[in-house]
Amino acid sequence: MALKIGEVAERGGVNLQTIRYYEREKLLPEPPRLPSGYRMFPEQTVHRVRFIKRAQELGFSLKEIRDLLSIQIDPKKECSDVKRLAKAKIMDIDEKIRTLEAMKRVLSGLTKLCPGRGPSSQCPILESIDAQEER
Amino acid sequence: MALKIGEVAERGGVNLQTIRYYEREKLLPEPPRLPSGYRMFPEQTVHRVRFIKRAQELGFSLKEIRDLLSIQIDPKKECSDVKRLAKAKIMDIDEKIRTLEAMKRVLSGLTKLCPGRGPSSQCPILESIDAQEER
DNA sequence: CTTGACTCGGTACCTAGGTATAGGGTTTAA
DNA sequence: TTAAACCCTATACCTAGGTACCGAGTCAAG
Repeated sequence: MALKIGEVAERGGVNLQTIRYYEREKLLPEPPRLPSGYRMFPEQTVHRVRFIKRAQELGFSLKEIRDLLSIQIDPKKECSDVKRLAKAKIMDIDEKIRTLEAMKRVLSGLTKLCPGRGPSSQCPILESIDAQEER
Repeated sequence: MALKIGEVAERGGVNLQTIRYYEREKLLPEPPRLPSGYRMFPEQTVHRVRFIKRAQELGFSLKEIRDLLSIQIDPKKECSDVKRLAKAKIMDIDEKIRTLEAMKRVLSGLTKLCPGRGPSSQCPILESIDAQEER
């Protein structure tokens, strides 16, 4: 029933060190130990590890994932808590997209100005980055 | 004419330590020194520092900025080299935007499913993150 | 000539999310 | 019973882009 750390790592799809790291970071509870000191994890831990990985793919930091997990575990917590975190994350993502789009607009404008030939000393892209300070 | 490090930092809008860091990282050339060891920078350095900051705002890493600077300085380099880097950066940005939009779609879908009330143990957001592993 | 502001090099520290290595002890299967 | 495979802790290292602190030397104004 109980799994050793190597098996948890393999079935969770992460490095063995990552399991210990997650334990230190309070993302996994401290497991019981054999007299030898070996950690013996419940099978559920594999589940937990994959939850963490999925949430990372959705853009949550480990700190935020700790919050999600505490909501999941605490029966007093409400669905609304989860929804609030998810909505905040969507706003974060929107903000990042807006920033990237602004960067792209500037760069696209510059590449259109650049003839793509001639000496770099007259390249409008470099000139423009240089010239910002004159504004 | 020549500036001490503190003045370069102030006029460049960065921390004094950052100037030394940029020098170590080959983003600024090693300046001449007074007999005492004090760095004496040409005024142009302030220009350079602001160029670096502007390029960072456009999403270039320090490594990429080193490339931009070497193009700018080397008279053999062509405008086309700059344009190529700028276009590659636009593609990087597009890729990041696509990733963020995919994350957003998933999260938006989940928040629509979530009623926003009831126990978190039945929250479809958490269930969905959990359930990914069954696929 | 002294005092305060500046600079020097070297080193340590920071966030975030891990990975690697060293030097030991344990388990398991042949 | 021994050798491979596993596990333990502690510590160091990695990327990226800096920031902070230390003790000592220097420069400029009054």
